[in-house]
Amino acid sequence: MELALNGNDRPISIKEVAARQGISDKYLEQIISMMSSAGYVRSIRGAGGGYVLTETPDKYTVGMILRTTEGSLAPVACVDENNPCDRVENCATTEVWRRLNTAINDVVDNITLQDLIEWR
Amino acid sequence: MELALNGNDRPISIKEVAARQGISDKYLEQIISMMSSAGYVRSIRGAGGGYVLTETPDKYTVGMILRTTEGSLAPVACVDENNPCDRVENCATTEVWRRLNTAINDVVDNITLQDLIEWR
DNA sequence: ATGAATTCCTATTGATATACTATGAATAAT
DNA sequence: ATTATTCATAGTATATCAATAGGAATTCAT
Repeated sequence: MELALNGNDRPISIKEVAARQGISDKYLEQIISMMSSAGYVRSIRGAGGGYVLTETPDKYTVGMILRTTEGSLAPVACVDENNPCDRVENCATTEVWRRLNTAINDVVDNITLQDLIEWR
Repeated sequence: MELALNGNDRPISIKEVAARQGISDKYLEQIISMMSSAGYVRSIRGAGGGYVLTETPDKYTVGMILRTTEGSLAPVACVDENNPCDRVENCATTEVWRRLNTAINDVVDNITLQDLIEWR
C-alpha cells in the first residue's frame, strides 16, 4: 500500500516506509525482499533508491502478497501441496480442510491492492 | 468420531482410541480432557470406564470442536476478541481479516460431526 | 575520487507455540 | 486387593516467527 500510494514517479525507500509503519528497517527489508524476488516490486539501489511496484495496484491480489510473504495459506499441509498424510485414505476431515482452503482462497484472491486503497 | 461411532451403550477408553488412531494415550488424554471440560463428552472413571458423547452427533459442529481443542480460529487476534491493535484506526487490512474470519466460521460452523460420519 | 545513502545477503537471537512424554494421584470395577 | 481407567500437572524437544545484526555491493551527489 505504501508503494501503491507513493506512485511510480520516484522510488520509496525502506527507511521511509519502516518509519511510517513503526517497524524496523531491517525487518521490513526482509519482507520486501520477498516481494522483490517474486517480481512484484522493482528495486533501485544506491542513494535516492528504493522500490516501486511493477504493476498497477489492481493487478495484485491479497492472496499473491500473503502467499509470497507468509507461504501457503492452507489450513493443513495435506490439502495444499501434494503432501498427503499416510491415513488420508479413510480421513473424513480432509473434506473440512478442503472447504476451508477454498473459502480462504476465495477471500484473498478476490481482494486487490486497489481495493485496500479504496477502503482506506 | 470414534465416540460417535461407538455409540452410548458403553464408554470407549482413551487407550482404544489412541491405539486405533496411532497417537499416544497421554496425548489423546489431554485432547479429550478439553472436550470434557467443555461438556461435550462425559467421562466414566475406573476400570471399564471411558468416554461417551453427551449429545447426538448432529449437535456438534466442527467449529465447536476445533475451538475447544485449538482455540480461536481467527486469522489475526484483532478480529476475534476485543483485541484491537493500536493502529486499527487507519488499517485497511482489517477488512481482509474480517472477511477471512467470516469465511472460516461459515465453513466450520456448518459441518457437524454427523456430516463427518456420513462422509466417511 | 570520495562519502553518503541505499539495497542485498546471510547469520543469529529470543520468544512462543506445539506436539508430545512423564509421573503419579484419584476413582471404580472385579 | 488388584487392576484399569480418568484426572491433573509438569516437563521436553522442536519448529516457527519476529526481530536484530553486520557488513558487502551499488549508486548518487558533490
